[in-house]
Amino acid sequence: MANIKDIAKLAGVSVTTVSRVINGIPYVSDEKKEAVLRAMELTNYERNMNAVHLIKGKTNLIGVVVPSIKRPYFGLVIEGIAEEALKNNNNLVLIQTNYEEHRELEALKMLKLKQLDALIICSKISNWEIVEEYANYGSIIVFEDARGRSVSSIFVDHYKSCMEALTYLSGKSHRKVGCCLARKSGTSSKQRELAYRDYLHNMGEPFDPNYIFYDAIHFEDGEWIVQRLTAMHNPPTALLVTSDQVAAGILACCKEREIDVPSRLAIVGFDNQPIAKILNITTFEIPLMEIGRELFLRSISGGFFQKEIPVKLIERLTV
Amino acid sequence: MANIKDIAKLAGVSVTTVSRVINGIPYVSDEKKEAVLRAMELTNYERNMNAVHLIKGKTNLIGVVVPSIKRPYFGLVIEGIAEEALKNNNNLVLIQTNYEEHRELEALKMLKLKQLDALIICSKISNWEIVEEYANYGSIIVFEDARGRSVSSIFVDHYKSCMEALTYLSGKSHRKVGCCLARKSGTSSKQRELAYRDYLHNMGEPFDPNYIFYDAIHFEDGEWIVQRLTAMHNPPTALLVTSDQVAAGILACCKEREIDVPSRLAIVGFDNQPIAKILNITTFEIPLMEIGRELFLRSISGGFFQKEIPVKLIERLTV
DNA sequence: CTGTTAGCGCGTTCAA
DNA sequence: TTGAACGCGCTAACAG
Repeated sequence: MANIKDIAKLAGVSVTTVSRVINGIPYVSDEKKEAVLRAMELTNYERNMNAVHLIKGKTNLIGVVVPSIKRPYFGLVIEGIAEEALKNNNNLVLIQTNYEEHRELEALKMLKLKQLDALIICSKISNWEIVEEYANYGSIIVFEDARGRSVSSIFVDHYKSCMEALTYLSGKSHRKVGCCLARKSGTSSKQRELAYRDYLHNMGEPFDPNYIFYDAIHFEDGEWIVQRLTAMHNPPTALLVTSDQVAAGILACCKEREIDVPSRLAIVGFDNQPIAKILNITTFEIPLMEIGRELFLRSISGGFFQKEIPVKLIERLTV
Repeated sequence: MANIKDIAKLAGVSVTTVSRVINGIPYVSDEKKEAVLRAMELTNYERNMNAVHLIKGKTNLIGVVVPSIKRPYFGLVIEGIAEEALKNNNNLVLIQTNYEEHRELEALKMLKLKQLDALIICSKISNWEIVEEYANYGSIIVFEDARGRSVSSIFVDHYKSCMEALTYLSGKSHRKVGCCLARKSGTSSKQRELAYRDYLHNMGEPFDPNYIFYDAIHFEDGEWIVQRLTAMHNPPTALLVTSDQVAAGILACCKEREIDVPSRLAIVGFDNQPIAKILNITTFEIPLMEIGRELFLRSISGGFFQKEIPVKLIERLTV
């Protein structure tokens, strides 16, 4: 593969001149420009971007840390990020963590190693202190409530939205409300569980550990949830489900078992994913793609930034 | 940020020695090693990977070209790729094409520009000739039938599997069979449509353009399909659906409208995705994650390789 | 307008 | 065991 020097020689000019025409810098005579262009054509020349990255100190690569690509929730966020990345001539390097901390650490390190210009963390695992430290080496933005920390973030207040959902359900005179959460240790889940408990407390209702379903993440988790539900002597009349995917799975299983929704079981989902629309699931909209877009934009612009995204109730037929 | 020179000075050794300890090359006295390690610790040193990439001529970055990350079909393939990439110390650069050719071209170019060590194309758009040309600049592997071309590929024979599905349906005495396909111009869809037409021809059945549904890609596409189905005076009694997502969407809509499956409408899906299991959809298994794993492995090992992946009928309750 | 020169940060002969 | 020196391919002063 020809390099810039070869082109220079072939065109009878200096490497600087070649560099100039490559980068579209003016002040090059038309003849020399022509000559360079011809030489490039002839040798099928392409720049070695690694050299450019080295000298420029940046790669136009943005790291995206997600637990799993399979989940439509993150898929939508990534979609938004990708859209904006394309417009801005950036590429994404995908880092799947499967919720293993060391993988997130590796991503952080890539930022420090200058392989990445910025890092978007869609679901943080490691401690805030660590993230804060690495933020010194490059731009980091987190899709998670980072209020009180020196890390940029775009987030939804899961405590607040959960409380809103619960209040909505109680407005529909549900007293026995269950709750499906994702991984127990997640920040969002913790916020949500706190809201759930506080709500129960406020209402003077007892907390029943059987009413809470952890690790409800995928569509197929609907199955064991409904199974557990039917095995209960005193099941909840409504379920707050923190993912439309799971809500859809639950709904599908209820149909299968002829458990009427909402009369016997009301369901409220989260995210307003396409599946929620088609299945007419009442849900709270989280504009995932838009969030993705903004995550990207803020990640490259750098600077400290925090913003809460409000959620919006979408009333449909499952409550 | 400290560089290798700084470390050398600080530790009172040469850069070569520093490089040796960084890369674990033997023949370094313990004292010097200690000194270097201490200096590295002190300055919080990390290599600049861009320099390493430049000198080594590789980046440990593999490009993954997919139309859309949202689709669980590709999500599963990527999942497999990511799993193996992690084991092999490679990272993935995600390139979403949205079926726009110029984006695929850009990915191809990145390979040539040495930003990428290899390219995995999950759904090709551009001409084979172009891909074949770029294969000179780096390792390329395609998840698509490339028999007769000089490009590596792992693929399923969609003609064959489609024919198998159709035969299965006719074995269940279905004569009026419809067919849901993805984008009309895709290679897979073309193969499938060909199988569909050939089958009809073999059976002496007429071809009814209304029996074929294009652009059936997502769960939510089930809706308009069922709508169109119910509007027909002479609807098919069975549907061959080339994606479990769509099959699930159709099934959900049928439940909603109380169209009994399989008595009034039989459905056979493709992929054996988790959703098919939970909804008890009869389908043809395509081991997407395994395919992803092998795609990755072959992409980095280089060399010409082609392999057909067989599909397997999973009988459940929708036929 | 154009070319010379000095790096970017690192790996790697080669000679000591 | 060690280090000097060269080069990966490119950009960016600086001088003309």
